[in-house]
Amino acid sequence: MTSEVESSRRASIYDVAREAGVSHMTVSRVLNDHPNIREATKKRVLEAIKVTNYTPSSIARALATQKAMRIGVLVDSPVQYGPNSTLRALESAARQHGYVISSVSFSAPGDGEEVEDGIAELVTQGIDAICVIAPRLSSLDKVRRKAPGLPTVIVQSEPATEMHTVSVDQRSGAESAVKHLIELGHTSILHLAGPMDWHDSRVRAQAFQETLEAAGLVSAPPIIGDWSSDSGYDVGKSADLGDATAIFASNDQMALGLIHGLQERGLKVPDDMSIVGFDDLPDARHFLPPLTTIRQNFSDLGIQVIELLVRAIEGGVSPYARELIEPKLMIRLSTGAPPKTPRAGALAQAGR
Amino acid sequence: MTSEVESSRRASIYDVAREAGVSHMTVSRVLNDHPNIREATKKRVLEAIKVTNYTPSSIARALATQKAMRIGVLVDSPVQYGPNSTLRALESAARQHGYVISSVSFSAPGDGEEVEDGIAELVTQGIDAICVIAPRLSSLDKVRRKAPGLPTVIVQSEPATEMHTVSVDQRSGAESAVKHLIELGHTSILHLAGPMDWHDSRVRAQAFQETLEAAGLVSAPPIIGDWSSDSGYDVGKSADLGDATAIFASNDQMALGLIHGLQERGLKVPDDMSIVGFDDLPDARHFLPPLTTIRQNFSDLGIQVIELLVRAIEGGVSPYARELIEPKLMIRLSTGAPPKTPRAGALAQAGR
DNA sequence: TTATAGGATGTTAGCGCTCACACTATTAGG
DNA sequence: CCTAATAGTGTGAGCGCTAACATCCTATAA
Repeated sequence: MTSEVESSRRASIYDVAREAGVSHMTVSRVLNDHPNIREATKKRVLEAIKVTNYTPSSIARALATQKAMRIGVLVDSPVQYGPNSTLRALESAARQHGYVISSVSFSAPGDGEEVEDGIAELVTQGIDAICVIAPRLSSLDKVRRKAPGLPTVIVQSEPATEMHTVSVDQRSGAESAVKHLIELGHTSILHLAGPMDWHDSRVRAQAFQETLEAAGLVSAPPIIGDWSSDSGYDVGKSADLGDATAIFASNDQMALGLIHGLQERGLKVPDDMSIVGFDDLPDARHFLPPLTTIRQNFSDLGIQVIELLVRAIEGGVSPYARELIEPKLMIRLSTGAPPKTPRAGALAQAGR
Repeated sequence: MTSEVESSRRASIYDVAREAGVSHMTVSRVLNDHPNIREATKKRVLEAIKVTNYTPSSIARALATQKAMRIGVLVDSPVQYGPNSTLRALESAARQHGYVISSVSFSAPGDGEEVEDGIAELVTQGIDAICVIAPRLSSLDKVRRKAPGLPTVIVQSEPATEMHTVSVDQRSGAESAVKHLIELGHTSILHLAGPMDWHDSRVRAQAFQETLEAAGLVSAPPIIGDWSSDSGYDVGKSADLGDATAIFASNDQMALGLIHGLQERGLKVPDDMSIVGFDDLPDARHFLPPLTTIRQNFSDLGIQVIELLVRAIEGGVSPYARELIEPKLMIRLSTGAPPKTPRAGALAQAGR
């Protein structure tokens, strides 16, 4: 057995072939588990692989097969808990199927070209499918226009589209949040929404309104935040809250800031004001008070996306699928019955 | 000008060449900004690129040049704020230099092979350099053994190593946290540490001890948590806290849980107990009370890592570098002067 | 004008792999 | 014992690109 060559170069399939005394093709067959390889030959090749410290080059393989075994993910705001969790889930689900992922992210509000550029970059890298986690409304059309004939799925509860869609059921989540508040006896409920160019934000806001109306309650227009706890804080501290006794915040972070701001104003949660969030951050259960919120199962989401994509890549074109994942209400201490006596001073004094 | 071919295949450099009426090599030269291309020709090629909707294949380019323009990142626990932020920072810094990143992550406690497997997978993908964000002690040796002759940097405040190292100065961070408590007048300070197989955790714990001793105070052995807010909660609720009036938690999440647990025990922060965290999560300023903590600049860290790596890839072997980034103390409301009257009952009654 | 430098382009090979096919051993069937 | 099938292996080409060299232009100088 020739000894390991002390070369800085990575061993190629030919090096292994020489070492094993076979042709490169035999090595390739062993690598790909082809049938019709004599057991003894296989063993010799495996040995040679070990000796040469060989690792197959997926680059060369991708070029030869025209399949990169790579899924491109375009993701907006990956620092946020939701997108980040989805990304992790995608990565691990993809690996199960032998795929790797490449992600391109942009957090900037958007100079308008990020989506196009991102997709172009992914295509350049060489991918077999695209997943877009672009929760902004504006992104969607761009994806549609730019989609380069690759299987594509959008992570978004888009009503109707000519693309695959996977998402957590935002409507149902928001609905159960609001229903929970109604059942506790609240009749004046406010909504702190995310930016209105985010799809999830719109759906939650709409579900909020409809659920309220279905219960015969009036719904004030939502207050608009920007997902950050800072924006929640501002609202909690100084927004005009009318006679509201409960607020449904569109994510946990804003809920956190809200509670903080409310406290500065002299309002206790849940005694004076009930708060429910959305996301169930891992830390939400240790907020003060622990936050009632809606848990989204991102791991399931990732699995569904990858399965859809892999099927589309390998199987061919299925009809456009639309998967919905059911979220779950986590009841904790930030919600309770409305206060008996309507507070008069607290809100007025806070003023503008 | 030939019209755009309605083929499902991606256009290759030859398609562009035919369209422009030049050889493929001329196209390649335009693509790579070679000098000595006539302006008119260049324009024609650019036109053809647009017409054919051509995107270069970095796979083919990688094969031809033997440079993948890809940096592999091996990352432990990417759901945690720190690692995730670092990852984002790396991605964006890499893009500045024309590189993309591939990350392989593992969150499992570790069956022992994740590091080896992860590196092997990255090598297979084809990478020019490796960055390891593996904060566990045990990982390090494995990286060392497995490192396949590629430029490698470890994100970790490792005392001495034969690899490049970039990190936030954990020691200095912990030191300023403890000093802050001492200056406030605390004399009995506890430390809630992270798992002891995490390097950062060890360094912070050690700095805690040394700073205390340097001030002539006694240091109790640290209480060990697992980074989660849950573990902080348990400690806050039922650990034996002696006569401590302040706790330095090794991350913000544990600090959050700690405050929650403390409250259940009937202890107020900062009146009865001062708390300082580590990380400065974006939400930490809205904890109740807003958390005094140590801010780490992950973006700087990412930039430094990539610059080191790119230099190593392109420049050759520089001596092993060791970059340190200075963290910053953020003073908020979770710390204050120690209570005047020593509390007797509160801690005893909490018991186990 | 003609040689000549160098600017502008084309040609060929090869990166590491797989595919399609060709070929050689083996075995089974008549 | 020979043919035919099949198991096992090898050969050549080509995936899309770039490096290196070859060739062709064009301007300038002698």
